[in-house]
Amino acid sequence: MFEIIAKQGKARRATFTTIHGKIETPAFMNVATQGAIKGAVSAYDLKELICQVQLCNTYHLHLRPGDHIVKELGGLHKFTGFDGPILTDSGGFQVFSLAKLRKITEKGVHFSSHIDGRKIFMGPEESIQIQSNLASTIAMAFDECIPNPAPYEYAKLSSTRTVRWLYRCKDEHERLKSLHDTINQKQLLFGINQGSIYDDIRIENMQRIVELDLDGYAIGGLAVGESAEEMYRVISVVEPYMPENKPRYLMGVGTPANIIEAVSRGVDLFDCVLPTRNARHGHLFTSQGVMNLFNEKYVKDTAPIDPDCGCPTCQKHSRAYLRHLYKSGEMLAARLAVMHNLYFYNNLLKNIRQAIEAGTFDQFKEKMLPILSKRI
RNA sequence: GGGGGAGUUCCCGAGCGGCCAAAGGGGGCAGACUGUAAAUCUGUUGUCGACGACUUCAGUGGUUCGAAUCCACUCUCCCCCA
Repeated sequence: MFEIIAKQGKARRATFTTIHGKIETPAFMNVATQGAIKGAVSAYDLKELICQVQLCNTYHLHLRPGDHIVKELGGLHKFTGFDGPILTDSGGFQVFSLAKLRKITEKGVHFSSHIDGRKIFMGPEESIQIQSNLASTIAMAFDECIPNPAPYEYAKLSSTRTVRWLYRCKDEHERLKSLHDTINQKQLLFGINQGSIYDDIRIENMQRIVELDLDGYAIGGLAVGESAEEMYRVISVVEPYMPENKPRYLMGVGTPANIIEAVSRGVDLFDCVLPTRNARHGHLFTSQGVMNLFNEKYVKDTAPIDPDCGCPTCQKHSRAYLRHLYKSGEMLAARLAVMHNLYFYNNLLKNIRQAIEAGTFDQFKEKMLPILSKRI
């Protein structure tokens, strides 16, 4: 159930109810690919980081520990200790991001395991079966995410195949939900829009997938090499064709500015590795701009990362200490920084929600955009 | 007292007549990162009035068209025998 509470322009403030709890949107989904937030952050910590949703990956968990193991252990919630909503990505992104891709056919994709090189086959049915075993709250359709730039003809071929795969995903999803031993009989399924940067392909694709009346719709294949302006254009082009009363998810995006721009174009859900990966690499997001904690200028800086931040790290530690931890290769550096960045993202979305409710989102956007990308 | 070995740019360490401002690490400085094969990757690291010039390879003095590389002496360190 997706209830819109407030709107400002295209921006929507809603409550998305799942069997694992409500998601207040717009929301950021915290990426835990292998069932763990990288940087030694546990499910226990996520509460403090005002995290609402966790994202895990079908492909990775299928390889290790194996989705049957996770099923036997009671599903991802029990396994990871996170009791809020969990979205599983379908493995479609890995199809294009893994270098050892072997062959894409109508049936699915042949590729090599990045762990031991063994040959893997994954098609729509396999992906949905794995996600059913993982018992996530939301399953994603199995798609092909093509890189940019892509030739028009290939983008068209790929997106129409992804639609055919979506039909099979839906059939398999419904079949599995009806079985007695399925852990999550209320699992939701989202479809994914593709079509590269070609407006006509994007629109046609969206029209086709909306016909399936799924639980939510994602825009995929963006932030894969095209400019931010192209990405915003694609969102705007496709948005009018998305159902009003269903959650909209922009996959893999993005920077704080990207998120604000996308919210203003009608997107509700986001996920991105940027806050976690950048944190591990010393790149911190703050309400004054971005900073690289490796920089010499922080060597004696006693201020917290962000004086206006409510995260556990900022309550206790200085930039100078964090810099020292990075320089010394202490894993605490990553943990403290990841906690900060995730809190920053989750809190940014919270501020966005409040602004939409208050009807001040336009001012919020105008005020924040120039600050967020500034280097401090 | 006798014999042997070594001193290289911030550190370790290659080089052993020209292609050497000097390999490779480390450290330092900076940059990248967008559904995570990423606690990773990339650039840079003698000085300057910089597509060129200048000062460096313990010190001093030689040999040579040309030396971090060869010779002499000096200094310092290490090992072995007394």
